[in-house]
Amino acid sequence: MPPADPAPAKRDKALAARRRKILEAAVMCFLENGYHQTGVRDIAAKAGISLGNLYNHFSGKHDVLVEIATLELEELAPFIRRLRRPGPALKALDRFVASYAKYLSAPENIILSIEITSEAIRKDDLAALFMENRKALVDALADLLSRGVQSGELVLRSDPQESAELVLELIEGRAYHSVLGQVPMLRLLPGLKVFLRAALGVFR
Amino acid sequence: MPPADPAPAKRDKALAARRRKILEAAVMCFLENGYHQTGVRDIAAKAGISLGNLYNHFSGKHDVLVEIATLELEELAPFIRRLRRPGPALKALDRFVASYAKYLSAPENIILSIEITSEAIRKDDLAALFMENRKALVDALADLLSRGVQSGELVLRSDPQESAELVLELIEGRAYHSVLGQVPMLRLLPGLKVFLRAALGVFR
DNA sequence: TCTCCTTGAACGAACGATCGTTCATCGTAT
DNA sequence: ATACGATGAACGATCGTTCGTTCAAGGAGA
Repeated sequence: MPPADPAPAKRDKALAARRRKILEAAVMCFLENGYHQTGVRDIAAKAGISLGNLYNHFSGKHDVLVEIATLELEELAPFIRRLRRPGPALKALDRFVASYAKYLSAPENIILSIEITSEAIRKDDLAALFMENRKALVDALADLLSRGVQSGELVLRSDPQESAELVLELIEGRAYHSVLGQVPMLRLLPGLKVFLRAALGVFR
Repeated sequence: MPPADPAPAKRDKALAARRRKILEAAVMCFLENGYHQTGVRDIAAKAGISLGNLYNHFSGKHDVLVEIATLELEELAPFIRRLRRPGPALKALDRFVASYAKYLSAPENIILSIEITSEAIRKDDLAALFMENRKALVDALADLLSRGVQSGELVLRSDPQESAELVLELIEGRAYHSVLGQVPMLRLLPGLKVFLRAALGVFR
């Protein structure tokens, strides 16, 4: 028989809150100094807990990064949901580009994703996590593009899947450029939109 | 007054060769384990020299990475040269896309550039080096695009500089995808070309 | 109500390994 | 004898992780 009901529920909630606090601290550290330049002690200090206690909540430094990556990738869900909403494809596409670009205009998101990606090169579990979530986004966008083709709103010259990947890589490329080159993403958005419309045959 | 001529010349050559050997060893280490996971001892061991001797050739670990980045970025020079050669813009563009994509199809080049870029986020000298060399490439490509517009070979809907950046980011985005997703770059090239032609108004 | 006992979150000293860097020393050619 | 490239021991710092300990809170029995 499991232990009493009400108390554990409260406990779990407090525990989850503590985990979140640690993760937020870790994110701050990783942003400021990078994953490998951040020590476990730094995370614990920033979270205001002891070194040992951190290991009561996470199995290690790598685990912390994995959890962060999971949270980060979960933020893609709203975009996917909006992409899948019925309606005129072109309008939905425009909205997606604008909102995704806005999301990526926060340097934290870009830097964090660079940090995660570069770690994923040599850590298979991170790579799998990354690819899985990205595939969901690509699929949703590809479906939207297909709808746009069927309705005659746009003209693709290669298959939707590949086009979707290219569109995403374009937006992300601009975001990287925005961070590295210290250019505000807002200034890059108009040119990006025009380029995309041409690539997707919107002017046909 | 500088020291005697003939002997030092030979010496300098041998010295440069040794430097190169160390850099090559460092590249191998960085590729295999990443910059921060590579110790100075690993580099020295791989180069077959002693730990202390490494510091006779480089002022430190960071210096080694800077030199590697310099060498890596110098490999862009041939591309810039070919972009600047006179001739039909469209043909030159096609050739550039194919050759640059082929260059980036070597995973070493991609991984190394990720390693350098992610370090550049927090090291200003690396960032400056990176931006400077990339600007030269962007400028050359932008000029080529301008020529293409003037000759009526292609139709840009935003300014050449921005278009050039977008084109480069597209190619590089595909290359990243090729590495992370374990897809051979050759398979991505046709779709990329088609997408680019549409974006640059080649079919007009 | 008071006491005893269990529980587990929190702690931080300690571990062995490794980090980047320095430098006294040695062998070798001039 | 002199100059100098090469060496690796040594340094202090820091790494990620472990683990014995403390102690406040909650439940059971009086």
